[in-house]
Amino acid sequence: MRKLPAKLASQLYGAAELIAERGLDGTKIEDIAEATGIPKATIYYHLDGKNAVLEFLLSDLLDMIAGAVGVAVSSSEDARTRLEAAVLAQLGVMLEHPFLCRALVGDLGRATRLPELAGALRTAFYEPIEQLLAEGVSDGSLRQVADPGAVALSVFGAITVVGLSAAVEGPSVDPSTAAVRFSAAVSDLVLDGLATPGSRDQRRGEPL
Amino acid sequence: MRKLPAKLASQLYGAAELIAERGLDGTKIEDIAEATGIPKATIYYHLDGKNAVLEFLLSDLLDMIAGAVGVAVSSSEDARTRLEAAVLAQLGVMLEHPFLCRALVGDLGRATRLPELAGALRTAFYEPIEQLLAEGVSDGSLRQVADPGAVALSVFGAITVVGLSAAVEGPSVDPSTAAVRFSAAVSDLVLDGLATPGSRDQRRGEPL
DNA sequence: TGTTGGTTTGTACTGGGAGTACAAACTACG
DNA sequence: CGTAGTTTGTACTCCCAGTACAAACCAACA
Repeated sequence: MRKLPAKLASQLYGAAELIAERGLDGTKIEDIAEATGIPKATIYYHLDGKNAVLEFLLSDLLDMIAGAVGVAVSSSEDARTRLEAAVLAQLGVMLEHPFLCRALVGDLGRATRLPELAGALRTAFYEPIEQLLAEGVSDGSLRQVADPGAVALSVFGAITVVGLSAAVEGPSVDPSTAAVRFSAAVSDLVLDGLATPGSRDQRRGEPL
Repeated sequence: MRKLPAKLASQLYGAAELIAERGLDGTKIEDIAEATGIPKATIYYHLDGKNAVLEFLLSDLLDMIAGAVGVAVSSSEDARTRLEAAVLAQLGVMLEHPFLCRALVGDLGRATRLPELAGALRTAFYEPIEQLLAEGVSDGSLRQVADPGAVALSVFGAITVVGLSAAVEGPSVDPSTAAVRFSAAVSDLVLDGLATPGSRDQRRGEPL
C-alpha cells in the first residue's frame, strides 16, 4: 500500500457517508467509484481492495483523534484539568466527523481485525487516558483507584460511546457546541460520580 | 422467520465462536453448516440467510442481558444499590458469553442496521440505566446531573465497553469472579468519580 | 396400511459482485 | 523522442449467498 496522492485521498472522503450509511458490505466498489469520482481501476491501482478503503479512512480519523488528544494532554495543567481537556478534544474530533465515526462503529469488527487499525484505536483512545489517570495520582489531582486498568477502560468507554452515539444520531448543526455539552456531562460523571454525599458509605477509607 | 425448534437453536450456538473469530462476512454459510452440524439447506429452510443467524444469536444475548438487568433493577433497594446490581448483572451475562459478545462487537454495524436488534440493544443496555438514574434522584441515593441523557449514555458506555473488551480479550477462566472485579471498578468510577476531595472545586453549588 | 403435510437434506443452478488482467491512453521528466 | 509511472475502460474469473427442486423422512391419523 503505497501512500496515495493527496488529491485521491481527499476524493476518497466522499465514500465515508456511503459506508457509514450502508456498511462496507452494503457498499459496492462501483458505488464508491461513482461517489468519489475515482474509477474502480484506479482505486485498485492504489489500494488493496475494499478493506483498504476503510482502513485509509479510519486510520485518518484515529490520527486526528490521537493528535487532538495528544495536544490536550500535554499542557502544563494538573492531570484532572488535562483529563477534561482530553475528553473535550476527543469528542470534538468525533463530532466533527460523524460519518467517519459511523463507519467506525459500523465496521468496528473489521476494524479490530485489521491489525494496524487495532493498534491505532488503542493509541488514539485508550492509552492517553490510562496515562492521565496515572499522572493524576502522582500530582494529587485524581484519586487512586483499586483497578486502574479497568477504570481507564470505563472512562474510555464513557467518552467513546457518547461520541459514537452522537455521531449515529446524525450530524449536528454545531459540532463544537455539542462537543462542549457532551464533554461536560462526561467529565461531570467521571470526576464527581453519581453518588450523593449521603450515600457515600463504602469508600475505601479515604477521608471525605 | 418462524420460531425455530429448540434442538436447532442450541446447535446454532456452535456458530457463535466462528462468527466471533472471523466476522459474519468471513464466515461462509457452509462453514456454519459444518460447525453446527445443520446442513445448509436446513438452515435456509428455517432462516432467511446469514443475517438471520446473527440476528438469532444476538437477540438471544440481548434478551439474557435485559432479563438479568431487569431482575437486578427490580429489587426494593435504593437506586444506587440497584445500579451496582445492574452493572454486575450486565457484566455477568456478558462475561458468561464472550463469543456472543465478540460477535456483537464484530458486527455491531450490521446489528444496528437490523431494526429489531437496534431496539433490543437499546432495551437491554440503555433504558434500564436511564430509568435508574431518574429513580436515584427521586429517592435521594443518586445526585441530580445537568444532562441526564448524556450521563446515562456515559454510564452505559462505561459498562458496555468494559464488558466487550473483556470478551474480546478472550474467555476468562472464571467469568463470575471477573464480573465482580470489573463491576467493582465500574461502580467505583460511576458512583464516586475520580476527583480527589481537594480538586472538587467546580461543583454546581451543592454542598460537599 | 395408505394418505397427507410438515421437515430434512443432497444436488445442481443462478446471479451478483470482488478482484484481476491487460492494453490503450495520458502525463512528466530527461 | 523515450522511458516510467499513472489513469482508465473493458472484459474477464471466481467465489459464494441464496434458490430450486426432488427425494427421503417422519409424524399423525383414518
